[in-house]
Amino acid sequence: MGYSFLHRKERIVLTTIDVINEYGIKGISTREVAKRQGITEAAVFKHFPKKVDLLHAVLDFYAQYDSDISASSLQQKDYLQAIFYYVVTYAEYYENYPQITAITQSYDVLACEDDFREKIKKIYFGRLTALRDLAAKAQQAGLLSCELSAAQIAEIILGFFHAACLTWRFQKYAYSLKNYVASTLQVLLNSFITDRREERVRKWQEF
Amino acid sequence: MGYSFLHRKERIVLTTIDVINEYGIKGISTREVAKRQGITEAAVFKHFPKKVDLLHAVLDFYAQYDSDISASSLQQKDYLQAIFYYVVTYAEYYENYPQITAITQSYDVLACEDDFREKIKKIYFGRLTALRDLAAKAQQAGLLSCELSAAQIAEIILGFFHAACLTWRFQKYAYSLKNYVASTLQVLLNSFITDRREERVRKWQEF
Amino acid sequence: MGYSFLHRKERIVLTTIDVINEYGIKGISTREVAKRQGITEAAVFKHFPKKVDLLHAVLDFYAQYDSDISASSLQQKDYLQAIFYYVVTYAEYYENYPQITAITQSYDVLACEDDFREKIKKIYFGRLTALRDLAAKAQQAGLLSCELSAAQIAEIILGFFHAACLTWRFQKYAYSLKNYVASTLQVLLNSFITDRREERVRKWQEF
Amino acid sequence: MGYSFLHRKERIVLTTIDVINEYGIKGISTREVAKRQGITEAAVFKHFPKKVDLLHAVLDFYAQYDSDISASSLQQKDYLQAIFYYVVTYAEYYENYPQITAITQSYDVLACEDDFREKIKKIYFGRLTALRDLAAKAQQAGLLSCELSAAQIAEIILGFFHAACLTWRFQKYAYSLKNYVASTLQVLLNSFITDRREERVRKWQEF
DNA sequence: CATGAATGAGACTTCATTCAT
DNA sequence: GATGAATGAAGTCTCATTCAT
Repeated sequence: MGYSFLHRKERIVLTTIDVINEYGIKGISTREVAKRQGITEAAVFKHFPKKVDLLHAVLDFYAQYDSDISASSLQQKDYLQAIFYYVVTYAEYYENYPQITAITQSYDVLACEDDFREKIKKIYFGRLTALRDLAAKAQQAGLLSCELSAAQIAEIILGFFHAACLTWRFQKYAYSLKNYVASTLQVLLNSFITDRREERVRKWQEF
Repeated sequence: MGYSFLHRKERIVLTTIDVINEYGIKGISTREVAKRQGITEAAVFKHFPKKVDLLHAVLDFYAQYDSDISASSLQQKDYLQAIFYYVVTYAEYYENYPQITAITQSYDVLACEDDFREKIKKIYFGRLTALRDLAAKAQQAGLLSCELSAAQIAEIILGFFHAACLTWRFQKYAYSLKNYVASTLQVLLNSFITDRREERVRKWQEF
Repeated sequence: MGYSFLHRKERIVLTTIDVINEYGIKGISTREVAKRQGITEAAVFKHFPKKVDLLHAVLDFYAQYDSDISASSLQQKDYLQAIFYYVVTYAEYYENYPQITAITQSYDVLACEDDFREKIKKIYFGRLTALRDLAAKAQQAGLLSCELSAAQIAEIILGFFHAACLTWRFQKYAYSLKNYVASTLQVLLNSFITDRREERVRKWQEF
Repeated sequence: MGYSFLHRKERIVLTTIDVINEYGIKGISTREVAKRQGITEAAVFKHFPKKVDLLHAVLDFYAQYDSDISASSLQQKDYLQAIFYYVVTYAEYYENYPQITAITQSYDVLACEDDFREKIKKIYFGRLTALRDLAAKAQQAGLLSCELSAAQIAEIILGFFHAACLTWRFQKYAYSLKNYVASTLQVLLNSFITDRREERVRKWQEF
């Protein structure tokens, strides 16, 4: 994991995520990051004058595709498919970069620090809202039952995804996160479908 | 929050949870705990010779009712009601002691440390398994659809609950966690019910 | 200069003054202070949680006798004698503790830091004002000419005293500061006397 | 304060003085100087291979007119006027370049460093000696009383001037340093005049 | 039980300086 | 002349922990 093909600044960010993954948020030290990069701490500080800046870069990196994924979702066949796409895209990304799920599990801990609270909340509620909007549109299109509010549906789905990531982490990435999330989500969404007859004919498109 | 009616040792544990709630796991310091208790750091070490011991006490405290709640669930009217009872009991407990939800959000961070990994996993998988067992029995009783495995149902429900806690935290406990979780869970479980006709007649019992 | 008869906290202050005297304000480091005291830096920080606190303690120590000296001056035979007493008392004190003159020469440098600006100005203007008040009273009593304002007289006297200290420092305390200041001040004050005839009969009292 | 009309090397010196004025001697850092000049730290080192060199340049700049002013003084009408001219010339210069008074207040701090001690002492005693020589000649010419030695007179005058600068700095240059120094000095010198009758007829020439 | 004084390790950060380009 | 990337030393400060009293 030298990430040697990248620029130092980006390499430092990735290394930091590795450290978070291994030692947790409280385990990040400029010393450790520097050591893993084979440079001095002072060199790290040339790129990120304060440790806080480094953490912000990590969070920006973490959320860098959020709006893209949100936008792409809308180009799916229908809003049900969009929800599916939205979640499974993250699952696929995380499967290829398991370390980053450490961030997903650290929202609250990060939010304890003034410096990150707003950014974390923005990411969390941003994703929740994106899902909620998709759910709301699916409801308007008569695809999803209205017994649960769109916000509740979003929270159930995102909550499940986070739990799935945590279980996956605890089990050392021993199976395919994407497959697990995709297959669970299909049935879950089917349970929320308005007309149970549609359920039987629906074709879930992998991508 | 002086917790003055308790013994020092227990007070220290509660104070530590307060600190975790405010500053996060990495914010716990013997100094801060001592300061809040109005004693010296050295005094804290009389009760907990190592910081690790204190953290273990916090985790034991956090999970102290787990088996009781699990047991009580089985005394509910049916297994569907048992699942409902299981989750809402935690919601009610947390609503009365919001700080403790900080622990719920720190599983992964805690699990990064060798000292706590096993205990954390035991708590997490313990709760997941308890829920899964209830779900399995509900399926065997024909109350829950078998489209999702019991483990998946458990993960969806626990995931939702954790997400609900996180949102609640971010929104500064502005509403009733218990009510929100209870009402969402009713509809969610209804969606998983085998026979839709039963859904209409089911009476959810608050407690 | 172990100052071993004093309490640690006070010893640290005195050691800090020694360091300022040798290396200048910018040369004070907690490391150096700790080393000279034969303790660890952490121990220094137990007594002074921030370096700034240590510096404040140094300034408080520096100015600790200011109001006493000011008060004692007023008990002299007359206001001319009071001015004389005021300045020579400092000269005597400094002669016995030459290191402390390093502070006198660092007003401006210290005042560059937000943390000390107000305290430094208070000390400087406090002494200037004390002298001015004495001069004003001497003028009212007809002892000093009014050609110069009391403020100007104060600035001339204090300026001379500071310059005398600086010269004395540069010359490695090779002579008696007190004697030099006292004898110069006598003639200087005589020059400001209203009636030149009085000059010849005035008896300056050493103390 | 871009000083853009000057050569880089000189600009760096002036910028350094600005920094000293704002942050004090210990606040000078190659980083800060470079930043203010809009160049990199490395670029500063092209001009001044060591920080010490930069400081020497600052001191040379500070004292650059010393011999000129000393020489010009001798061309005044008489030695009393020469003393007056000597001091007021500095006052005028400083009034037009207030930042430079920061150096005047940092003699002792600078002298703590081996690298500058000799240069600082040379400047300080150079000015003191220049004044003393003028005073001695004024005494020889019967213009100044001999009650104070020439050296004492010099120290009183220079001390007053330094104090005047410090007060002026503390009061944010709110008034004319030159006027204040000039008017005070006139009366002060009058006090030292041999024959009080001359005092009344003396005409002080501003320039 | 509790305190006060101390410690060693390590955290973040700044600084002067170097060097290849 | 200038830059960008790096460095080693030092500085302030925090932390868990110890121990005599």
